Amino acid sequence: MTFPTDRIGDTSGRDPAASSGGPGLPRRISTGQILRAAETVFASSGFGGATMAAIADAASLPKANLHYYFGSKEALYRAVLEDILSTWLADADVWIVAERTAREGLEGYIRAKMAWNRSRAEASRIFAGEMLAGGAHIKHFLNVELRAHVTRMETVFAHWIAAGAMRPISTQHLLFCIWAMTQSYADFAPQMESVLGRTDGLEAVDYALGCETILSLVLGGSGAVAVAGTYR
Amino acid sequence: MTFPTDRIGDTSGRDPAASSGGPGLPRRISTGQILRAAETVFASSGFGGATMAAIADAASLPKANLHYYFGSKEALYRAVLEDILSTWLADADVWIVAERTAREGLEGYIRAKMAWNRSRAEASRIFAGEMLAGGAHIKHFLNVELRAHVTRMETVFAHWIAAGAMRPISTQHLLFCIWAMTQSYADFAPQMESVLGRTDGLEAVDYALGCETILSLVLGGSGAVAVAGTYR
DNA sequence: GTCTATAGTAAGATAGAC
DNA sequence: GTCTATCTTACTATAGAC
Repeated sequence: MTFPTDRIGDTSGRDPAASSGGPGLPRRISTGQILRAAETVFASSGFGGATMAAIADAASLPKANLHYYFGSKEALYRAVLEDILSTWLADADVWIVAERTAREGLEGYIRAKMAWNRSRAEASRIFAGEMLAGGAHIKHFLNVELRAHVTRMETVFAHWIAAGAMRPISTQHLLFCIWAMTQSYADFAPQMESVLGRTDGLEAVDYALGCETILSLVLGGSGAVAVAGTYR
Repeated sequence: MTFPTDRIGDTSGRDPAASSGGPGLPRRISTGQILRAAETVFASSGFGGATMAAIADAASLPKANLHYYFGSKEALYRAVLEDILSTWLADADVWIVAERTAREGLEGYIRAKMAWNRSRAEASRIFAGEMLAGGAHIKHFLNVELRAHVTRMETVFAHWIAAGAMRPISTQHLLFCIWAMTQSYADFAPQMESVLGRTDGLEAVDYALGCETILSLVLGGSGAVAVAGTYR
């Protein structure tokens, strides 16, 4: 993917701060501040609702600096998305691999996804918001990277199913379900807080119980673990 | 809940169109046009990204009419939300009732939720967007109506669990999972389209297979139906 | 009730001093 | 590289003719 942040290279040779702490240090500090602030503001207001002024305030920098580093609101948004997408696929490569058992792989993947959505709730919300808006900014990611990623995972699932470690269910839709359930603990937190009576955000026990519930459904429903007892 | 649309009553006696097809007919026609257009625009752009001009265009009406009927963008948004929330709770009262079996109730509820999310995908996206933004506009719905609704459903689940028709899992989190999975077929459609290689929207078979997958996980994972065969 | 024209304001973006 | 001041546009909202 190519993003406006690529123009970082354009300034070589005219960075006066390069002598005070390493090459492009102030730039890295400022862009980092801006990206973090932008993630917070885009997460709570959406792309349309966010303003450069609000992001500048959150970053404790003048508005002009945002344009200096990122060019436009649109470009800043793309840079934030880029940051998010680069970590979105990581967990699967660790857990959904043929060397693991179905149970171990699915459990590890779900726990990793839950942890990601909890620690990067704002990133999760930006990703969700982009999807709600049609995903136009991340079409390449969805059509190329994500699709290849899923194709690879499917071969592992096929292996597990052939080995009798999983029921023959649609592994594409299984993934959609896992993503939906884990993401909802970031994206739909207000709903959960109301239902659970939490006035100060979800608590550790909520994430834990949520994770166990998701594991019950996925592992039990996919046949990766036997459901204890007789129910009907 | 009280919303600006309540001022519909304020105009009694000064509606010149009352004589051409019933009381307030033009008003009902215009407000209906506006609400439908607003749902489309708010769904694809979010509250902040939507503009009154875009909604007016979609409704084929001048911008001023929107303000005449709804007062402000904020009030129009609340009216749209009100419209959505009034139908969100309906399915549970039909399906999650003690007179049904766990299997029948859960299956009917999930199928109904899938149908709602498919037929009212834009409404689903607005609801999701509102949640991403923190849910400030629907706090009363979440804290009062939804919470009471869940409390009632929990008594039915407790009944099913006591009867040995379901495993003793967290029924609150079970609901979160069901909502997350069914909603994602509206909210995350772009992601699914990319993975499934659909260039022209999700197809009927996708919703059907998604529904079966969710049913497998929920019914199998909750113990409401036995998982056929031996897997491990 | 409907619509055009416009007021008033807020937002994205830039110029230019330092 | 940083920041203040400002340009320009686009938006919400309203006034007032019809």
